Amino acid sequence: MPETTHSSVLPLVRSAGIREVARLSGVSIATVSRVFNDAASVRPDTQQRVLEQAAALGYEPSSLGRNLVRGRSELLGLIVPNVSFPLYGQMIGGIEDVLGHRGMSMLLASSHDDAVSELTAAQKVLRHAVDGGVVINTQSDVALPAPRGMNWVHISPEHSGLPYRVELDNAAGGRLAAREFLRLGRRHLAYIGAPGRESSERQHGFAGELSRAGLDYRRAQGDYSELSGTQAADDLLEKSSVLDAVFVAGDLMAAGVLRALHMRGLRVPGEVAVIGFDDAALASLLYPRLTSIRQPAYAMGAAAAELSLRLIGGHSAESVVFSPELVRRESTGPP
Amino acid sequence: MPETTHSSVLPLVRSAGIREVARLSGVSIATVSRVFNDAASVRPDTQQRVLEQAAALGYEPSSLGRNLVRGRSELLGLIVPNVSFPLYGQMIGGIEDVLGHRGMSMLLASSHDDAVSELTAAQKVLRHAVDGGVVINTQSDVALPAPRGMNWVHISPEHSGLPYRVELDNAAGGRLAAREFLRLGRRHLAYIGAPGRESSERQHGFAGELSRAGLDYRRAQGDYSELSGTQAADDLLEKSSVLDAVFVAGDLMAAGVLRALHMRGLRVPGEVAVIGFDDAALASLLYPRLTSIRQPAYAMGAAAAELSLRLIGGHSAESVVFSPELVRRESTGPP
DNA sequence: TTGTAAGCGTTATCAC
DNA sequence: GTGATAACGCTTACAA
Repeated sequence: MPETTHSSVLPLVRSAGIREVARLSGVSIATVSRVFNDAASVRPDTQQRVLEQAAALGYEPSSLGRNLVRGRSELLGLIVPNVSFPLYGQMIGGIEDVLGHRGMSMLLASSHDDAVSELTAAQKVLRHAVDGGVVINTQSDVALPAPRGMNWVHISPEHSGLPYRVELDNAAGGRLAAREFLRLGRRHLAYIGAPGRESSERQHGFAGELSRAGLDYRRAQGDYSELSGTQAADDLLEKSSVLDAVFVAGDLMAAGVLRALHMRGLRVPGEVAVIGFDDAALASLLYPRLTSIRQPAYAMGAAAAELSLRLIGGHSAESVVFSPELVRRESTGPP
Repeated sequence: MPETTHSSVLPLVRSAGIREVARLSGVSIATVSRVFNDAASVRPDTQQRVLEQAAALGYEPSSLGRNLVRGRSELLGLIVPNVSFPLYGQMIGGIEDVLGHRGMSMLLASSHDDAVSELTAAQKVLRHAVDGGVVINTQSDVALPAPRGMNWVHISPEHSGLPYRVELDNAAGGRLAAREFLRLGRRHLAYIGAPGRESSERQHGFAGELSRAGLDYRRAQGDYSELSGTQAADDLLEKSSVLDAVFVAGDLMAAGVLRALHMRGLRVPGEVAVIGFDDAALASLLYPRLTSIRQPAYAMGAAAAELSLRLIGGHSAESVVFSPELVRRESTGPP
């Protein structure tokens, strides 16, 4: 029995197309198309016949053809620094849920916290003619390329020249932390920051609230890593004999701070209270459980998706600012 | 001055196409196409002229048109239970890096740990005519739909009827844990498991190695959550007066176990040694840092992508099994 | 080396 | 209510 020629090239098995369905159900391809789009304008029995044939052949309209003629892809490009960072995962979840309701899908690419690969990622998703795009924590200081009519929505701290943004009120987060420490009667405070605008805004809010209460605070700097948190805390503890509260710009660094305190035998929150930032899943797993400033990542992702959908629909859209929230846990209160 | 008519319908601004580039550089569209595909067959100066025009117009070949004629989409569908789970994030990272080198992109959809939404997710990515697909931890016990010539690759524990799999040797992980405890001279052991095949395989390996040493072990059951880890450990500690080592089926549960031990004033690893599973980022942040059985998530993702690419290329491909690795940290050894 | 022209799978605009 | 047919943006024989 004759074998199919086995070329070295991909066999390219195309599944049944609109033509075949049309031929087998004795109608024109236009009618088949109507059945799948504007069913109302087709006589019920014709419709039924077509639907049966389609089912028999396992036919589904190809979005390739459809999108080509419509000039849309029903795709949203998504650029994330790093997929394995849980906070970004939550944002992606929010985006996906919003898109799902409108039948759109997500094209994902990573920027690896680097401006060059961010650009590469953008070009990659652009090639697929995405209708819109969301970029989380952009690395580049110039606008990403975009064909006319397509827009990028940014989930990033404020950045000049980015028209559509979803961001967190970082200064408000700093104020929340300061107020909590004051409420607890702590007077010997410190802030452990990191490079970048987000950290400086958090610090700004923190400082503002403290100065209103006539208090100063000590400063140290890390890089958001656990180790840098430990080192920053050690620095602080060597220099200042009294310290009863530390506000840390990220939960991961806060984990390092807790470790440093533990190593020195300082009780948390008894002797030192600690507040982190982000409220990542990690926060509630540390010992003691970490009080943190919650960043509503899921909601921010959802808002970015809504914003993008409005733009795709040709509507106007405005940037949106989210407010953080204090989540009290053991590291500031009685366990 | 006349305003553009502002209809309620999407304006549909198409960006420059191959025709425009061809016209402006005084060649046929075929030549433009060749420049972007098979550059060698075009005279250098013609090529240069086209390239310049293309750059000026910001032209990039649309994959819609290209894929339509080629019958491929350069898209890989990816179905993940939950994007915010870091281990899955690592797998996605591995997949993306492999795809990136071959110019393919990832279409992401979530299954929310649920068979129905997994099917929905599959249909969603299938509509975009993906060339291949990867499913992480499938929920359904029937095969996902696939057009002829398209295949799903699974990153899942063994599951009957799934031809292309990437999986971890879970039993080997259990053996590693058992051997480590034996090496440390621990004799009063326990296993805290969870529902599902993965946990039972881990337990099987653990038990096998222990029985060779003539040892028995206690058992408790959780559900991979932190709280269930605490409860399981409490159960164990109430019933057995002596316990000097606990192997836990997941790092999150292990965090709960550490908490339970701490609450009872039991020193880790002094009185009780603990080994977790997965080696999630969390493991090295707990106090004490958790020894864990590492699951090479990134490599597993990369392998799944390679496998899928082979299938897309029409080649044969085989399932692959990865070996876990013991990562020693404070919870089993001296700090 | 380049151009012409036939498709790829659809939708949408006309007629009928 | 239905059928021709012209796009959509591109690749690829085949001719020149």
